[in-house]
Amino acid sequence: MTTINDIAQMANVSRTTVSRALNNSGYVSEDARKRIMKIVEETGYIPSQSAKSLRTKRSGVIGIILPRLSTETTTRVVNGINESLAKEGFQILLTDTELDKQKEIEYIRLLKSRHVDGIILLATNVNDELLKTIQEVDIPFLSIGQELPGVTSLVYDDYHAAADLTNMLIHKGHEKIAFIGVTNEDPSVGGKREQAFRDIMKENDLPVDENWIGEGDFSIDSGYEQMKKILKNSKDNRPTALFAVTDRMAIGAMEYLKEQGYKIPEDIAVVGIGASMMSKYMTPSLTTVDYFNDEAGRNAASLLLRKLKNEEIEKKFELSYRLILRDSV
Amino acid sequence: MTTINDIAQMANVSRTTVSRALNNSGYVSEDARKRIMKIVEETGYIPSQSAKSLRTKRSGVIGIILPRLSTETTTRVVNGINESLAKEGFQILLTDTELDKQKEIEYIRLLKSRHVDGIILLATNVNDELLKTIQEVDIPFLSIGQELPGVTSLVYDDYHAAADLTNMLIHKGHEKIAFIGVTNEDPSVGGKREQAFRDIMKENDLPVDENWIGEGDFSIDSGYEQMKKILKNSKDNRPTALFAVTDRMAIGAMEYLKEQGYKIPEDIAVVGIGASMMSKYMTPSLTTVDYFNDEAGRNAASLLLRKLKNEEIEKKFELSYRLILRDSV
DNA sequence: CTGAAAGCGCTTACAG
DNA sequence: CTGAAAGCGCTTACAG
Repeated sequence: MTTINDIAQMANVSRTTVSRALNNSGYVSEDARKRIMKIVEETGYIPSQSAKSLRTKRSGVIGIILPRLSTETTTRVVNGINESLAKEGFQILLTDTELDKQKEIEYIRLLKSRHVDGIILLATNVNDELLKTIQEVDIPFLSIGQELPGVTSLVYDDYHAAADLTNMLIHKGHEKIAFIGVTNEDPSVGGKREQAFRDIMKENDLPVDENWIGEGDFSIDSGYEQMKKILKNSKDNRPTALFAVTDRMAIGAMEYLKEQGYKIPEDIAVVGIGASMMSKYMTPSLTTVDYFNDEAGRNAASLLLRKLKNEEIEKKFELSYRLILRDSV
Repeated sequence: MTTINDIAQMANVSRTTVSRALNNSGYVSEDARKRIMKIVEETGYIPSQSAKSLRTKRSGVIGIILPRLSTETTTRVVNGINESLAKEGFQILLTDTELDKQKEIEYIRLLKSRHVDGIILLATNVNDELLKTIQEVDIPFLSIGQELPGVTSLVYDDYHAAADLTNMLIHKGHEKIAFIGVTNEDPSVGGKREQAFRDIMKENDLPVDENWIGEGDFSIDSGYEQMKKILKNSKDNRPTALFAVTDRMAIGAMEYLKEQGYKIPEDIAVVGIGASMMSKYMTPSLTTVDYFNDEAGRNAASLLLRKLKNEEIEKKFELSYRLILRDSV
């Protein structure tokens, strides 16, 4: 492999000078610079990042830890992150926890060993070991979608998004609203969205029948199963609307409702959250909330880059959202 | 930062011994090993990968170059790759060309500078500069979805998949079939799928009206626009079926057809390729071809890992596919 | 079973 | 404007 020493020798200069020419740091005579560049060109020399980052302690790589690559939300966030990062010459090192909490922690440490300049975590839960590990590794860190105490966090406004959806259903005249959530270990999706739903129902003096509350696991299938369970449990007193905390679960629920011959929205209205592609093209199109994940990703990346430059930034950023009213209500 | 020297000092051994203990290489007395491990544990020591890979020339990172992160096909492939790779302790370094051919080449060189152990390319085109760069960098390389001369390639069976779809439409009685393809610069999606369509039409003595041929750009919108154009061009002699080479373009086309009040499949049957989530949940559900992208990704990764171990492997692998018949035909 | 030494390919004060 | 030298944190023959 060609190294900086080879180039130096061929150009009749020291490797110091080659380094300076390559990095535009310090003085290099026009003459030397030209000779060096010509040889770099000819040989196709590519400097070793390992050597560079061993020396400079910077790698130009940002680590990402995500719960599942295969959901649209995640993809859009990663896409946004990558857009911002690529512009500044950074690359992404990707790790996927497959929803395993322990792996979140492992990967933080692994990313440190790989000398990433910063880490962006798409967290699905908050626990002490996680927080402790983040402190320990002492790397510029950013959490997206979940508020982590002491960590710069970019969060969606889950509470108000869910509150708006609930209010909207109530204003449309619904009083019997079913709900499909996820585990409370996920404070954002599991906690806040359910809390908002319950708060708004209470504010409007509407009862929440626990038989109409389901807990899924983000998957389409679980939406299907929970809808089935809810209808089974409710006998003749059926809900007239369903609030599923993710589009995928809403879609699963709609699948079941259609199979059973229910009309959407006439018999049961359905809403989700996420603004997935599918929500737009299915029939009936799904009412949902757009979290602008791409933009969230872009913001996350540029915030992290600002941290790398030691700029002072706030600890918490709340993102905006937009209700998309469609045919399912 | 704690380094191997700190550990060595604290454990009263040389760093040679620490290295051996950490990597399970060579002899280390039980006593020394225990002392070392205890201190590693206590300090939370994490070895520097940059130093390691500078020394060993291996990084445990595989570079991926993809055309667009935001499509389902790509995501599924990456997901499959990651599954296989993570099991073996490798991580992914991600680069996204945003369909820019020049960036494909830049990223190959960039990944080399980052000392990746191998590269997987999801190519969208084949050109000489690309092939030349691949030769130059001399890194274990694998192409997926596109056959690159001289490069280990994992390809979908585009020709037969497209042929099967066309035959199926013909057997259903369709004689006037419209087609939405993409640029020929993409030999697999643009070239082979169209070639198969034309070959099968010819075999069956069916005319291909050039007014019924559209060229999109993979996007949903372009499917919509091309369908519009095709119908506009065909006046009263309308096609009775549409073959779009991707699900997304098929979905765009269906959008337009629905808007114009055409019934699918009664007025026009529609087929796509890709087996996207959406194809399953939209109404009518879309007939398509499943390329098993996850599995393709898994295969790609394990083939590459075998190459890293210097195993001899063939140059070309053809993947299987499956026709999914749904309500759109 | 253990350690001293060399070296991987860079950058960066320092001196000139 | 240029170069010699030190050093980043590891691994690996080599010698004992």
